[in-house]
Amino acid sequence: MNKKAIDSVSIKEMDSDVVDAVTIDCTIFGFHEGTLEVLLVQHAEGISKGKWGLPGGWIKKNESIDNAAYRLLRDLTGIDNIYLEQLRAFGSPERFPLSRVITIGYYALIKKEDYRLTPGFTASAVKWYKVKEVPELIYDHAEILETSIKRLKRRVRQAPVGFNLLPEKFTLLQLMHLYEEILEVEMDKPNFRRKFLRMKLLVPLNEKQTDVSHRAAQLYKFDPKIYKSLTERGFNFEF
Amino acid sequence: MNKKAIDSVSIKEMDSDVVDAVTIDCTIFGFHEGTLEVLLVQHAEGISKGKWGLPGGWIKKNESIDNAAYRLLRDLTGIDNIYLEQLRAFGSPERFPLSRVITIGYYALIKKEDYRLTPGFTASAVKWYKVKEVPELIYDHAEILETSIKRLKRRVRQAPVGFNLLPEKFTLLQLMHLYEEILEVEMDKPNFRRKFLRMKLLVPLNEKQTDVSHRAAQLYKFDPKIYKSLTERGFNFEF
DNA sequence: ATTTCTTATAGTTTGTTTGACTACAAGTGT
DNA sequence: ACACTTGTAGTCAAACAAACTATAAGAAAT
Repeated sequence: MNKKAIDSVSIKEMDSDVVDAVTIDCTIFGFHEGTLEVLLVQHAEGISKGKWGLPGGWIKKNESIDNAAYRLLRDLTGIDNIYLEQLRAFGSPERFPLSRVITIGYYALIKKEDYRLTPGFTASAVKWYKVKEVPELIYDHAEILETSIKRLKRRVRQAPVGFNLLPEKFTLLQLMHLYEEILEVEMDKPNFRRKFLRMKLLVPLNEKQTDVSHRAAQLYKFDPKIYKSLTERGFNFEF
Repeated sequence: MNKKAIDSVSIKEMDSDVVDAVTIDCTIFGFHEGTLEVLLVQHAEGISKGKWGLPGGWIKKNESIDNAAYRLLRDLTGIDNIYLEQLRAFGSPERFPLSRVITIGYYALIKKEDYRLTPGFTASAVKWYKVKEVPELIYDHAEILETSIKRLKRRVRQAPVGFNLLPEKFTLLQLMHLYEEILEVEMDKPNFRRKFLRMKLLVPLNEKQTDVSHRAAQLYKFDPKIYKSLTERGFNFEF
């Protein structure tokens, strides 16, 4: 084991509150009016001033990387209890221009209507962008975003994580549109309905849509127990 | 952005050859006589002297983390051109007793018979263990191994990565046993054969098994082109 | 050299799932 | 009352899966 390296770690940590060389960057997905969106921040200071990027920050000495991600999200959006999953580490030597910094990518799914966003201290602006209309991003954030999208596409077919993007009550068609948008495919209504209902994940409510100018659709919520067991055992959705 | 942190990164890197606080640990899988095995090293020095762990090491300043993983594997096993994939970062604050070290987990698949192993400079011994018989591991390596196994189980159903564990030429039954071992299930020979052949991934060779005391089975290799396209598009094997 | 054993490979059967449709129901708005 | 829109149910042929049976090809035993 490399003694020199270990020693320099110890020294470094004595005069710093953060683990220097490792950051977190997080892709936050939302779903609004049939389109998938991501949350970007405009940096207020530093070499990337004015540019857009994924929200992120440094990992503190005494927190796990997962907790660091939760903390960063809480500071940014004001809420806990978010669906959050680590993507992987990104570590090209050139990815950050000033020095060698490895970043750990995360992606989160949130029910958009639940939260009001407040720009954090390090960001001058926070804004939702449609996934297909994101501007140029700093560093390697385009790659991280790309990886997040791929992961979401994969994940959504293995576990019903899509629910984390929808409001509590939703119609089958909304759910189908979510899948269509994420997977970039077109689906057949009757078939989707049949398949999804068969797996008993949805609980029909005693409610219907309101304020629509056509026949109101049944509202559903998902059954947390079945959701949990399906998520754990790694289900397989084919659409 | 945290100025203090960036400054301390720059300073640190001037007097050190490695990115201090980040290591790599790699689960190397092999397949031998129907059982899945992992390669462990016994540490020769340091606080974990004598104990078994996953092979790993520090990331150098000018290499990407993927390249660091390839380098470590090359040093240990003497070969490039290995199937290697990042798992994720592990970063509990207590995972490493001396200081805060984040590690990035990888897992690799190798064709066992292709390589002779040589213990590297930091390890006193290198040994294959059956996955079900691994001894107690240092730090959080048990968790990393656990994650690797889960990932392998998942991955093997989405892409034909299993081939990386088999010799060039193999029989359908060997292939089936590989799946049975990894997924911990029993399968039906005729059904497995039919399913696998249907996807046109296997090329029958003009050869049969030799040295077996029963009817010799057809040998196959896999078609690299179809393998590639299947791996990229994320196929879905259900067995 | 015939039988027996083991494993390879081919086929059958039954029930389920899919994909592409059609048809009808329930509301709105004119 | 009518058209229009979206929701929901049902049909049908083709593909597929799971469980099985049957046969083929050798090697070893008698």
